[in-house]
Amino acid sequence: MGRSPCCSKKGLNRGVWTAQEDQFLRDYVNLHGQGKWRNLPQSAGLKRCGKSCRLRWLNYLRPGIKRGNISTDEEELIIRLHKLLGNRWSLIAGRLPGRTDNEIKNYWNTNLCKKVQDGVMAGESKTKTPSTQEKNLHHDHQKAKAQSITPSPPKNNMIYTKASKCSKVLLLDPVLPCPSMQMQSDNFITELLEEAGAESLLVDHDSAATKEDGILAFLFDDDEKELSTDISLLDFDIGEIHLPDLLNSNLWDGCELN
DNA sequence: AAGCATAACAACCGCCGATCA
DNA sequence: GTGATCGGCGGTTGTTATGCT
Repeated sequence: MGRSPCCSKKGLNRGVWTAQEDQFLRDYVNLHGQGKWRNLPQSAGLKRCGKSCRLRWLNYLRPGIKRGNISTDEEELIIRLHKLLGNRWSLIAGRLPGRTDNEIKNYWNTNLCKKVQDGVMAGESKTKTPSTQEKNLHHDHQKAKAQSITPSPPKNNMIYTKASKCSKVLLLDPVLPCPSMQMQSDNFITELLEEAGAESLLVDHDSAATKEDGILAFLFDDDEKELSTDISLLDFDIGEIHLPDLLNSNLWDGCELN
């Protein structure tokens, strides 16, 4: 029944990594690259589970990792992204260069969760706490996914998407004098795409939020649905978002965050 | 100074989707 | 088409650090 464990736990080290273990892992990955985590410990001479090696590398040893000192800008971004995405830590981390999902998750659980909850308590909201609400939404979404049906749109502004495949994003700009969704012509969309230098940007309607729901609409290269909304188009390199720009954008206007 | 409580963070666990044979 | 494997993710637990009495 069930899957076999990723490795035998017998004879393996557990707990905090030593400097020597870190060095072994670092040396091995630098030499052979990432991947094949299951076989890595044996090859690298580590008495660790492959998963443990992967986690250690991704969260601490990988080049470019930022540790600690989460700035107020980053904090604010985390809160806003959490409001938008829920507990999708990897997605949130993807928007904070150098930060890992584990660190953000921990930071949220120890600091921001309380902060946000206090804010909710202090405010006028009498609805369920975000965590419960988000949990339910996520659960519904997973359930819907399992049943291969399109989930009903979330009641709040959270957006569910497949981030791993997301390469572009649309920012729906309320300020833009765009025609209404009903009035749009295919030509308008085509012109926009051409102006942006895009050849075949396509939108995933399951993942896209409407202008009323929120601001974001994610684009997928391999999706074959046509585009049908009024937009301002931006390239959206997840790894290179400029934090202040993002914070200052009207991306958040649709959120209920104070 | 000792003991306890709490906070912070590192690591583990189990599930799931993607991929491959 | 199917089962096995791998990698990734989010939740949870364990450990260490810090503060308080």
